[in-house]
Amino acid sequence: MIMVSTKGRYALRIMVELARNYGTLTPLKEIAERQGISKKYLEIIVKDLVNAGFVIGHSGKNGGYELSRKPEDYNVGEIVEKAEGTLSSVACLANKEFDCPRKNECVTLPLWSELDEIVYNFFYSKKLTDLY
Amino acid sequence: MIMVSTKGRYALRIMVELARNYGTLTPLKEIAERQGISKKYLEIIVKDLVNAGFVIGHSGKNGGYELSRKPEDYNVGEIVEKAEGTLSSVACLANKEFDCPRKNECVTLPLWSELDEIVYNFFYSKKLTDLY
DNA sequence: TATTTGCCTACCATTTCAGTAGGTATTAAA
DNA sequence: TTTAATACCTACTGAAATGGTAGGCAAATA
Repeated sequence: MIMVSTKGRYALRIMVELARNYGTLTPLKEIAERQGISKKYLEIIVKDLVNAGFVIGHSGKNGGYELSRKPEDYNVGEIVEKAEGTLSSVACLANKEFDCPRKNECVTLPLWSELDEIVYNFFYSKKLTDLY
Repeated sequence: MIMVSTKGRYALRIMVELARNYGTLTPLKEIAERQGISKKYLEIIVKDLVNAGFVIGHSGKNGGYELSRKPEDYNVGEIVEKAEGTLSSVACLANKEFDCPRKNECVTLPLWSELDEIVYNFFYSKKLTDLY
C-alpha cells in the first residue's frame, strides 16, 4: 500500500537542497547529480513546485532555482500534498466532490477518515527545516 | 497518494460480514449483493484471506465462508497487511530486503520510517470488532 | 554571440488497479 | 442419483499511474 511515490519524495529532497543553499541560485543539474536522480525527471517534479509558488526558476547562464520563502516557513505537508495531488489515503476521501452512495452504511469509512486525519496531522506538524 | 486500494477495503468489508454472521456459513454471492461489489472480484480478494488462514471456504450447496477464529481475535492491521501486501507507505521501506544505497545520507528516510510506524500502530491498534 | 540554464511538448515501457469470462471441483439437498 | 449451489482455478483485459526519455525552444548572462 505504497502512498508516497517518487514525486513526493523527490520534491522534498529538492526543497531541502534549495533550503540548504538559501540565498543563492541552484541549477537543477547540480541537484540531480548530488541526489543521483535524472535531471529530466526532476524537471517534471520541480515544475509542480514552481506552479505552486514554492520555488522560483531563473533561466539563463548562472540561473537556477531558489525558494520563494524562508526555509523555516515551509511545511512538509503542503509540499507533499502538492507533489502527490492529495494527502488522502483512500479513493473515497481523495476527491472531496465524490459523494459515495454507501457512506452511511459503510463500516470502514470512519476508519479511513481517522487514518486520513492522522496522516494529515503528521505531515502538517513537520517543517521543512526539521528534515535537515 | 492513495495507499489503501479496493483489495484492502473490500477485504475488511468481507471480514465484517463474516464476523456478523459468525456461527453460520456465508456464501460470497450474498456478500457481493449486500455490499454492491461484483462476486467475481470478491473471489480474488477472498482467496488471499483463505491463503492467510483468516477464513475457511466450504464448497457445495449451502456452503460459504466462515471465520477461522472468533471475531474479536482479529486485528485490522493483519487483514489490511495481507490484502495489500504491505503496510509500508514508501517503496524504500516496503520490502525489507531492499537496502537503499543512499539510506545514510537521505534526509527524508527518517520521515518515512516515522510515518510507517504511525500507520502500523494505527492499524494494529484496532480490532475487527471495533468496526461494527 | 556562445553557453548555460529553465521550460515545454511529446512519447514510452512497465506495473498496478479493478475488474471480466469461463470453466472445474465439491457438496448437500431434492 | 441427479441437480443446484457453492467454492476454486486459470486466463484475459482496459485504463490509469508510475517512472521515466528525448528533443527542442526561450531567456539571460558572461
